[in-house]
Amino acid sequence: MARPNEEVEALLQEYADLISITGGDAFKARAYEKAARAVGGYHEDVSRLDPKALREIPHVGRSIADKVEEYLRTGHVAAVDELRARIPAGVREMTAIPGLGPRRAMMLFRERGISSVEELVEAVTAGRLRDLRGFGEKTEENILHGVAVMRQAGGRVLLNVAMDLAEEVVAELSAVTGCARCAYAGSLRRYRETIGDIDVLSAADDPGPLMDAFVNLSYVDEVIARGDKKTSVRTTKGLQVDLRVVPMGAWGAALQYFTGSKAHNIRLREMAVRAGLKLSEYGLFDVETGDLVVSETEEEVYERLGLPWIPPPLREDRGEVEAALRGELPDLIEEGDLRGDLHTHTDLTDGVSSLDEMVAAAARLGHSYYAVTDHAPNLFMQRMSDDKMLAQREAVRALDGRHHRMRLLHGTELNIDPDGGVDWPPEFLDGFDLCVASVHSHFNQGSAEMTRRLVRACENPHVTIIGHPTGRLLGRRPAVDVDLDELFRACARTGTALEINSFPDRLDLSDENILRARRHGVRFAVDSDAHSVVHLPHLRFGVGTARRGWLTADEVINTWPLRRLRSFLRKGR
DNA sequence: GCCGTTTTCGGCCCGACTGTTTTCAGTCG
Repeated sequence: MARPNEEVEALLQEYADLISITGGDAFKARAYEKAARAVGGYHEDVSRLDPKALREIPHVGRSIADKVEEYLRTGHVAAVDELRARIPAGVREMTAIPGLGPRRAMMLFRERGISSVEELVEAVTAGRLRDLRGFGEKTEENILHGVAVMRQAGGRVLLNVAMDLAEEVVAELSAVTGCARCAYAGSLRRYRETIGDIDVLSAADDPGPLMDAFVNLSYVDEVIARGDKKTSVRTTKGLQVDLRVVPMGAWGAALQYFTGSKAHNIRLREMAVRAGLKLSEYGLFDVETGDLVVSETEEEVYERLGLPWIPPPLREDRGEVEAALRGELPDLIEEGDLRGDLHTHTDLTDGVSSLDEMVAAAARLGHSYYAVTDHAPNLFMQRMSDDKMLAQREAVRALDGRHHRMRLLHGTELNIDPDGGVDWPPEFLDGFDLCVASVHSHFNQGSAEMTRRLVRACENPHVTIIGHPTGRLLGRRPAVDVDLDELFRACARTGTALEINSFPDRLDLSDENILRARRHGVRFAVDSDAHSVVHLPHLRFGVGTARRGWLTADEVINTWPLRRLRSFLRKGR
C-alpha cells in the first residue's frame, strides 16, 4: 500500500484542513501542513522511527510526534477523530473544489446545511445560495465549473498511486506457492496518465491459492466477485483491483489481451480474422481447425500476425499498427537512457530536502549530471534573493563531482510574467548553467495573450526549457489556453526544449501534446520537478509519458552526453 | 504547533487576484 509516510502525510494534512474549516488557529493549521509535507518527503520510513527520531523531521515537534506515534500504534488519532466527528467528510471534500476554501465551505455548511459536493451543486442549481453573503452569480458559475474539472478525473487515480499498489500486489502474489508468473497489465502497463482500476495477471495451474492470497491482502476492503478465473476486490482506499489467473501456456495471449487498449486489440483481432485466425485471451487459434496456433508469449502472438512486438505505451490505435507493418516503429526512449534530471528543487525554496540530500539521492540513481533549479524571486512566497541564489551556486560548485563523479548544473525555475518576461536581468541570468521558465500565475489569460507570452519566453536567449508547458493539474486545474502549434513552432525555431514534467499530477506535456509537438521537430526534457528525494524516481512516469508520445532517446536532451547538452543550453549565445 | 546566530515568547511566505463589495474577505501559488 502507500508508504507509511504518505499515510501520515494524508492524516496530518486532513487535520490541518479540519483546523482551517473549524476556524482554528491559522498558524497551527499551517504548522500541520508543513509537517505533513516534510513527513511525505522524508527519506526514512516513519513507521521505523522512534519518538526521538521522529522529532528530527523538520517541522515535527513534540505534539506532532506524539500524534504520529499514536497513529502508527493504534491506527487512529483521538484529536483528529474528534474534529472529524464535528464536520461531515463532504464539507472537507468541498474545499477540493478550485476557488472554494475552508471558510466558505464552513459557511455553506452552517448557513445552508450543505455537507457534500452533490448537495452543493443542487443548492447552486436551485438558486439557494443567492442571498448568502459573498456568493454572487460568478461564484456560482465558478463552483459548477470547479466541480466539472474535479469530476473529469472521474474516480480515477494518479499513476503513482496505482503503480505503488500494483507493484505491491504483484510482489505478494509472486511469493505464493504455485505462482508461475505475475504482472500488472491494463492501462497501468500502458502508462496512461490516470488509472481507473488495476488489472493483475497471474499464471498458475491451480488458481485457488492465488485467489485466497489475493482476497486476504491486508488492504482489501471488499470482495466484489470471486471465481476461478477472475476475482475483483476493492481496497480500503476505494480502488478496484482485478486478478485473472490463466494457465502458463496462455500467458502471452492473456497479457496481450488484458493490456489493451480495447481499440488496439480490435485492430489485432481484425488482422487475425483476415488471416483465418481468431485471437482471444486464450491464444491465437486457427478458425477452420480450432487448433491453437500460439499463446505463450506476446512476441509470438504479434509475430504470427505479421507484426513486431509493440511496446504497451504505443497500443492505443494511434497508428502503431500501421507503423509496425511498415517496420517504422520508433525506438522508444527507456528510463535507462536518461543521464540526468534538469528541473529539481531544494529546501532553499519550497522543497523539503536539502541540497546535500537531493544531490546524494540523485547520484545514487546513477545520474551523470543533475541540475538544481530553485524558484526565482517573482514567486514571492519563496522569498528568493540574489544573495541566496549566489550562495547556493557556491554550494553547488563545491559539491560538483563529489558524488559518484556526478556533474552538477546550477539553474533556476524562472516565472514567465503575463507579458512573457522573466525574473532577472540578462547579466544575472548569464551566471546560470540553465534556466527553466514556467507559468505560475495569470493562468486565465486568453489564447492570444498566453501564446504571445509563452512564445516570448522561448525567444529569451536564456530560457532553455519551458517547464510544465500547459500548467494543468490532473483533476484540479485545466491546461492554459494556448495555441500549441504556435508554441511548438517557436520552440523548434528558437532551440527551446519543452518539458515533460514527471510529477504524477502534472504529466505535462501530455502524451497527445508530445505527439503533436514532435511533428514540429521540438526537443524535450523529461524532468522530475522533485521537491524531495522521494520525488526523484518519478522520472519513470515522465519516461512512460514520453513513450506514449512516441519519443526516441535522441529527441530528449537529458539523454545526451553533458557536452552536447551544454551546447544546447547555450542556445547559440 | 514549530522554531530560534531570539532561551522562552513572538513570528510564522507574502503579494495578487477575484468577486464581492463600497472597503475587503477569501483563495491561491
